[in-house]
Amino acid sequence: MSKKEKTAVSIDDVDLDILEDTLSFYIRSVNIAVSRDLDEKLKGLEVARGTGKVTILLLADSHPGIRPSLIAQLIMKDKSAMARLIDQMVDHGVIMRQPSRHDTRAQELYVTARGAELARQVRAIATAQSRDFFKDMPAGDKKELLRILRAAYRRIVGFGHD
Amino acid sequence: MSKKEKTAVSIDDVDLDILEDTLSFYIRSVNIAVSRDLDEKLKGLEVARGTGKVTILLLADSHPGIRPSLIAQLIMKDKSAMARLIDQMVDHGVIMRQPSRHDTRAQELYVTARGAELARQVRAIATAQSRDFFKDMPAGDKKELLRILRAAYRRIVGFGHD
DNA sequence: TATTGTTATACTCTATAACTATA
DNA sequence: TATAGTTATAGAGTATAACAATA
Repeated sequence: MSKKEKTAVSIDDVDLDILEDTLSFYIRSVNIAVSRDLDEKLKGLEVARGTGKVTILLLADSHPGIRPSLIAQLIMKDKSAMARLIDQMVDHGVIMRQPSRHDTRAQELYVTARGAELARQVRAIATAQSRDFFKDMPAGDKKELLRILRAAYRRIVGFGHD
Repeated sequence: MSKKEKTAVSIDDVDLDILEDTLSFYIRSVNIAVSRDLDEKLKGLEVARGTGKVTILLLADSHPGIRPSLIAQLIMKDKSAMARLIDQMVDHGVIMRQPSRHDTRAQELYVTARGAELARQVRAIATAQSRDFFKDMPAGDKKELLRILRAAYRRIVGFGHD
């Protein structure tokens, strides 16, 4: 039975038109679901809501003194978005800014004691969330997906160029 | 050379901590880039900005009379988000609402003449955007990625379950 | 002149809840 | 009582531009 040009009443009567073969559509759709689920799991913590805070926290923890401009590249935010994210996290008492001695324009980021503790919690939550969210995906597919998306991400942010 | 616990100054000195192996992180990151790029390509058109309008338009065009509640499932929005999206598109003159005769609670969506024209443009733009954005990805990976994400999407929205 | 970071604005999305009307 | 859709609100993200200070 053709599904086109028919008034769809059930989800199985629908075809997605060209979106059926459009990678961008699936990335965007899966992102909505995975981000919503992650926010749910992070609810109540200082890094919940929006993209970027988890990365800032973990990188400030594992790379003490890292610069906002470097993290901005990795999370694809501009300076203004970055400044607001850091403001929030400083207000929440999880990271600290310190002017760099080498370049007084620049800052260095450090976690607070609370930030270090939060980083531990967040590592566990983020790891579990990703595992659980994709638990119905065959293991081989999961591995492939990780490999392919990691490579795409690295190309996008200009990682490990030459 | 170890990359950990070192003040990173260049993007190549950074490792992403647990995010390195976290599928959710890559989905979210690639999504930011792909969505920004798509918005850029749709700039000036009535469906630019945010997720969902493209899908609403194409489905209203290819499934005349489709219900908002069905599209809401496919784009994972709740009723209130759906109502606002449709409002915008009605204001822009690209779709129309009509009460259903079978169930007066429900509506049917149709494209206007402008909407049908826009749907043609958007099909071309969305297809090209996805192709161009992922042009540096090996063809085999692209195919795998599409297959894997399509399956994930279908599981998430509860498509084609017996 | 380019870079690091801040601030301000206008627009939009998100989640939530309260509401109407019909099945 | 459940479903279809609307409206309102508070909090947050996005894009843009103008700004200050330093390299």
